[in-house]
Amino acid sequence: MTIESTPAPATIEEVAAAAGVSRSTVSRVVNGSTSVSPAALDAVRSAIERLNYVPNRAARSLASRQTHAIALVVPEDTTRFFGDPFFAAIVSGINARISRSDYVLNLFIASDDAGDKTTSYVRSGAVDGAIVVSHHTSDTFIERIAAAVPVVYGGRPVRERERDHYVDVDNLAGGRAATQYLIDRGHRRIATITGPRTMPAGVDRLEGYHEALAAAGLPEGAVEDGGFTADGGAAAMRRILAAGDRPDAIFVASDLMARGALSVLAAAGLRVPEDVAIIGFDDSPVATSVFPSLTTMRQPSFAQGERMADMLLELLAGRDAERITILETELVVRDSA
Amino acid sequence: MTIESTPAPATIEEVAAAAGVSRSTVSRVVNGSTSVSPAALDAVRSAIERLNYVPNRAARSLASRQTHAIALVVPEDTTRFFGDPFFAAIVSGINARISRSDYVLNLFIASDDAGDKTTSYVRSGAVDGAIVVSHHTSDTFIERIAAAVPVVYGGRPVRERERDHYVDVDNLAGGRAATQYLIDRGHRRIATITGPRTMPAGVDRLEGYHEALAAAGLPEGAVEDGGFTADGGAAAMRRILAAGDRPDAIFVASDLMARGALSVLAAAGLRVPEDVAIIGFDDSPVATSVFPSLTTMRQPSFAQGERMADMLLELLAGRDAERITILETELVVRDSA
DNA sequence: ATGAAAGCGCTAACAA
DNA sequence: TTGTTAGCGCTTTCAT
Repeated sequence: MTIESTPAPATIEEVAAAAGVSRSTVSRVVNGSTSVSPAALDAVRSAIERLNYVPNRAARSLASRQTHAIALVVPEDTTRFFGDPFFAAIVSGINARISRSDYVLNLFIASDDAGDKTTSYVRSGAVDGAIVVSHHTSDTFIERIAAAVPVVYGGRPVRERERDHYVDVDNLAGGRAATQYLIDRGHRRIATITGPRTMPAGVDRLEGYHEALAAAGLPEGAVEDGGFTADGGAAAMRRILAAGDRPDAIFVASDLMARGALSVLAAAGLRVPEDVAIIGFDDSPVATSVFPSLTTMRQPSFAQGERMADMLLELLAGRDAERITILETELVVRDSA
Repeated sequence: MTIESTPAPATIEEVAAAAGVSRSTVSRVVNGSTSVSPAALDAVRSAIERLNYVPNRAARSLASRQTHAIALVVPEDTTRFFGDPFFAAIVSGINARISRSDYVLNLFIASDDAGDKTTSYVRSGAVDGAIVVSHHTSDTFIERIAAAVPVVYGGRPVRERERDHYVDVDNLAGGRAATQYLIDRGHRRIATITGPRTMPAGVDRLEGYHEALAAAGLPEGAVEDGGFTADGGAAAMRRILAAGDRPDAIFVASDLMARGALSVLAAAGLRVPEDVAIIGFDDSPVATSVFPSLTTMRQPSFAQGERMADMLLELLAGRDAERITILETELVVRDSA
């Protein structure tokens, strides 16, 4: 069979006729204008009910130049998107906030199409604004999106401009605190497994590591990029072990990478934390699902998502919005360090 | 600051003027009509390039009564959506297929808003069709969606109708094969942890379990609902142990539930597979991330997603589409049974 | 191969 | 408070 034919949906014209009023009055009722008489209000409402009327979105947005839709742009592939609990948390936060509004969310897992479809979608006026969740130096299409609609970034933008809005976690302080904790526990040969240097979160956490070490007058340890994935973390761990001169502690810039590192350590017969102490970053569900459970820096990803949505909603309402929000991290001590 | 003002995007009218042709000709070029002279084609193309023109989606869809958008409806909460690798696989498949088309995907994690926003979005003509990924007896809003646009279901619909299109896995045969494997290995007291009975996948796998047992002349074992979550699986496992009369094998209808069951078994000091053999369902990444690794029924979720998207695209193209596709499962033997 | 003209269903001044 | 009147930017007959 082919497409089933459903009766054409009622139009505003039909509702107006049924209610014995003009299109404008129906429009007013639909859009919640106050200047409608109780009688008209009733008539229109019942006509809407009776005809099962739903305003046509295209027509509405063509006339009003608003779509009441927001693009959620994730410049990652689906594997990373679904594989990293960080996205689950932040998207849940965004979704929770948007659900309470009358906006809808259009998700773009955008690395798959190199961003082109996403860009023209946004530029075609299909959304009123965009939230960009994770982005890399190479994601230049983001700039064309930002030129078309208001954007709120998750994390400090790659090339920050004066008017960028974003919600970030204090990655610098987080990296510093994590490293400091290891120092305080008496460790002296401290390595780090970093996120990609093309991402601000990767850069900032590494910078925090450097600062803590410098402040304590300690030498820099091995620095390996784990790409924010479990496999990358495992590979980085292997490189560190292969280099000899084993560290006695490692600051791993995400829990997922820490999981990878942990498995390599276990395979190498090294005990955590006795031989090598590990501290992660995120406090995502993986932190408690590995053995030993991870000491880690908690970051409030759900709240970050909510705040991002909040910020964009403010912007779209034409209200002044705080341009930057920085959320704090918090040390969570468990068994790995 | 408030919304930044970007120059109003170029309209078809402006492109037409710049190219020295009529709106119609520009429209023809944009929509790939053949009846355009090479000269006009060139002029229009360069004007489009020059003016950075992107057609307005609302206007286009209002005039053409097509949106080139597809709703992906997931009647689950975000926790389950991100927590179950099954969704990762099926959504990846859908996304992969849609990416290759000129449609875009609008994701609705719909249990959060009770489906009302989703329903009116769909009924407002915002999408041409919908893919419904996981649905329960209680999700009645799906029917209103199906009344408005063509729908392809993932899994047999709750209330199947003559004209429903869907892509399912052969859950009946899968449940049967899993149970049969346990029987073949010499197990005689076989319990099962099921998915929700409100979901066809839950019902069908249980039915397969019953059939295999009956065919072998074996009595039915404990049957507990694990709700397709890890926690639910753990709770179900606890109930089975608490009931006494320990089974020697369990067919667990999803890998995630098996993970929960495994942790309870470990805590109870029971060895897998020596004391209790476990077979899962899915062959998702969790199957190899637990100890012992899971013997399980592999289901081709990515392919299922691709096929669903394919089917809907066929329908939207007005072509005849196969109404039902059933994909086979496959036994994967590892360490847990 | 091309253009003119008529809408698609709605919102938003403006008048009344 | 209500209705009238113009569009919003595009597609799509229908002529030519």
